[in-house]
Amino acid sequence: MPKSQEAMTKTLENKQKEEAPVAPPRERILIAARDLFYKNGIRAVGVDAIAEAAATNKMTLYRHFGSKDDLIASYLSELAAEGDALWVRLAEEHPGDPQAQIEGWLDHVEEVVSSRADRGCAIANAAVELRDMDHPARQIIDDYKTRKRDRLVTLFTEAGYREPERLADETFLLFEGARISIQCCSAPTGPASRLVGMLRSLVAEHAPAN
Amino acid sequence: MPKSQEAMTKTLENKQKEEAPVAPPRERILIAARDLFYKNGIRAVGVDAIAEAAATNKMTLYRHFGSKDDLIASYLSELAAEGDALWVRLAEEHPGDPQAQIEGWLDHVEEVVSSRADRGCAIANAAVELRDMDHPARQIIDDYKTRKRDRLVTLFTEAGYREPERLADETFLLFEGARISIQCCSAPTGPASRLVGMLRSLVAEHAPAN
DNA sequence: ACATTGTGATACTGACCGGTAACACCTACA
DNA sequence: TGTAGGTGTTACCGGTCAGTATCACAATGT
Repeated sequence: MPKSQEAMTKTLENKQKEEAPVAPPRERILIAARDLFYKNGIRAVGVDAIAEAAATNKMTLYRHFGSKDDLIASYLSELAAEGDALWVRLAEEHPGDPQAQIEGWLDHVEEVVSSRADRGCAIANAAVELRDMDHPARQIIDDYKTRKRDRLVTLFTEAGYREPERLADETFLLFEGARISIQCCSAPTGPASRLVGMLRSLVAEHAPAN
Repeated sequence: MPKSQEAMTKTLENKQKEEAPVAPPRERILIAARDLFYKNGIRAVGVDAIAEAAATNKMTLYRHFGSKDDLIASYLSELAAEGDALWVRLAEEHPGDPQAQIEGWLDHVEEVVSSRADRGCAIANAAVELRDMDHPARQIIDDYKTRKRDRLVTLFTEAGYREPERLADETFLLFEGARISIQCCSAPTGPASRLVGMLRSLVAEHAPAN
């Protein structure tokens, strides 16, 4: 079908040049992978489905990512980078004010946990799906979670909280537990629904005496 | 090879009748599925591998379990039943003594969390792997986790603890968080390593004044 | 002796999936 | 004009996987 194909190409060109510029294939693939991996699971999604959702094809996918495992690693790297960016943002918004950063983080937790149809933490889910310890993504997962826990320790320490390590671990585990429980327990009324309240009072109990 | 086959059959017969009786195929299949599903993940294990590990074949597997999904459901039902049995055991060992049952449960948590090479909660992992909400196993998972949380609430209430619901949720989430974090964070020194200490002091803080 | 039942073994189907080859195209840049 | 690089398209390969068909065999009970 040379005619209709030509017409469609023209349309896409116009869109790209005049209206909404189409993102380059690599970016589109990552966006599609993100959506499908998170919603359906990493192992359940084939590369064909990702390529199709990205409005491209398998060849282009393999030109940008050497293998599906590479794509998975890139997908998780992107998620980790965005997770890290939150902490940078908090530090920039409240420089030298760890207490405000803590409150900002709690607000963020509230947002994350109250968003409906949540399938939990994509990175933790990936750890469950990728049991092979020498998978290229394992390092990314481990490093990210360790970094996150260390950031909580640092923050609580800087803010002068009592027992900062224990508080950080407790906070960390409660959050992780909530995100996994959303996938197992009746989400609206389950134990995860009380997470934010628990975190706030827990943090308050360890607040520095001033 | 009729001769060697006959010899092997004879040997198996002797074993079954005299030495160690061989479990029936259905039982062997469930044992094998348990091991492989837990170690390698549900989606990563094929029915052939399970049949081979069970010293049988695919046909026998499909005679006992109509499909792989049925086998998964049976696998999870068995795990859930064993989890429930713990609570029955605790109630029988300490009848009318919820405080002792709580301590028994904490001991059990300590055992579970300190066992090395832990791949977390098989049931929670299954929830991550089986994203399809109308999978026959979803109901089993949801019911089990909800039951477990409710049992904690009941126990803390009966034992006269303060804020039993909040305490139960916090306990529940900490445990769930620990079991997922073991798969993501450096296991020996990660936040999960402090779980039992956190649980014991948390429970102590809510203990009834007597 | 006979039928039934459960099991083992092999082979097969049909679908899917990760990955590759080959070719056409279009754009940009010289 | 021509050339090079990124992209789209189609077709294919090899492997794996869930599930089935078929036959042979052994134990049981009548």
